[in-house]
Amino acid sequence: MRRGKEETTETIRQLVDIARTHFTEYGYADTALESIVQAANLTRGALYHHFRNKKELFRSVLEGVQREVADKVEQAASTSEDVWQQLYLGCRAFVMAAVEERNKRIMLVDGPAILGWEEWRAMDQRHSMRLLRAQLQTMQEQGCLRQAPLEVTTYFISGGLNEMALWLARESLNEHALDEAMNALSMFLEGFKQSSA
Amino acid sequence: MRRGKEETTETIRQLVDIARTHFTEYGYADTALESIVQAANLTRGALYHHFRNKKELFRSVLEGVQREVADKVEQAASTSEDVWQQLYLGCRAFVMAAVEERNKRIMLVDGPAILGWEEWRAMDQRHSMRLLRAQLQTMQEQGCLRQAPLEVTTYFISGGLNEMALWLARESLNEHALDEAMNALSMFLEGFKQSSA
DNA sequence: TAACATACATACAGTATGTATGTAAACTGT
DNA sequence: ACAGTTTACATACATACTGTATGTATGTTA
Repeated sequence: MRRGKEETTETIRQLVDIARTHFTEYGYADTALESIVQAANLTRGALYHHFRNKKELFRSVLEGVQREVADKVEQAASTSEDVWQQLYLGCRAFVMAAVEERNKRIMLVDGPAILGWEEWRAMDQRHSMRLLRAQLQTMQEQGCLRQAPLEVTTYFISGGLNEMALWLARESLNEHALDEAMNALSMFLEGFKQSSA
Repeated sequence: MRRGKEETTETIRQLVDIARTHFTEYGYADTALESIVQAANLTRGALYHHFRNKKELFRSVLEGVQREVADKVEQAASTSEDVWQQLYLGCRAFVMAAVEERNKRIMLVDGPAILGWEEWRAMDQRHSMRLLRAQLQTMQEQGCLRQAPLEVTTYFISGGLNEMALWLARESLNEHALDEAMNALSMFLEGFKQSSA
């Protein structure tokens, strides 16, 4: 019955993976743990051996999602030397990742409600938001960003991007929407520029 | 047993009212309908007579919250003649209302997760967001707002304000935070100004 | 006042989470 | 290498909550 050490981590990976697809498709509340373990040819006993409860399983899933998204953001930003380009490219990458079906709901809709906003934000801090904050700080230190309080600014932009992504996800029928959104995005960021540089 | 017509609407009002406090305190998921009806000296039978299910009860609660918040926004904005002041005052009123314990979680955290983002947004459209959008449109038509696509802009600002409110709610220990947030807010809005007016 | 609708209560069914316990396989030290 | 321990699961059960079906008394109306 018991699998080797590698097979064990594989079991966990599989559970998280399947959970992610179910949470994506049905949402957290309407996903029965039973349906997850069935898809993995296991029983709930196995799941409860590896995770304390449903919430912790969700936490694991969300961690994975956040890591993926943050990776994309970081990678996108790193393709430029210009701080403004970096900011724009990072935001753009974030929105494009957040729009994806397998990230959107878990990360932006269910996340805060299940974990509570504080914990959700704390996790976000460790991933994408950390990058945004760091970038804004750098820019502020270089004097090319309006001297707004760093904290609030980060939250405002982050929240704005989140909603923008959700809107875009719904609107994404028309190919035009992405351009429009990115267009607007660069305009917003312009607004943060320090005129007397 | 059956109460007169007035007493009936009073029953409903009471249920929604109590539900709101419970949803506020424990969140949607951790609120048992039983505890609500107990507080109202009723049984779940009564509740299910007036509401199709738990979700619909929540919908009713949220409607009330949204109405209240939108009222405050509208009222605050109407105290000025200047469109920029109107926008600022409206946003400020929204943030201050959203921060309140009895609005915050229901409106900003649980709302999207329970009803789904689309339905939540649709409801928001009928309340606060409608005002924001209308205001932005007016300003755009007057040529004092950057010519960004109206839709995305509205979503971006709205999302930004939401997160700002949630951040502020957590930070509200220090009296300084509100000033800081409002300070930042007016700076953001500055960013949307049309320079070549 | 008889017929009906409404406002509730009661009882029950279904389903989900979580917990306690059992068991076989893999690892551990000697 | 093998006895003991731990690990990875399965099974069985307790608990809790939503939702539904049904019963009943009271108000309303023809």
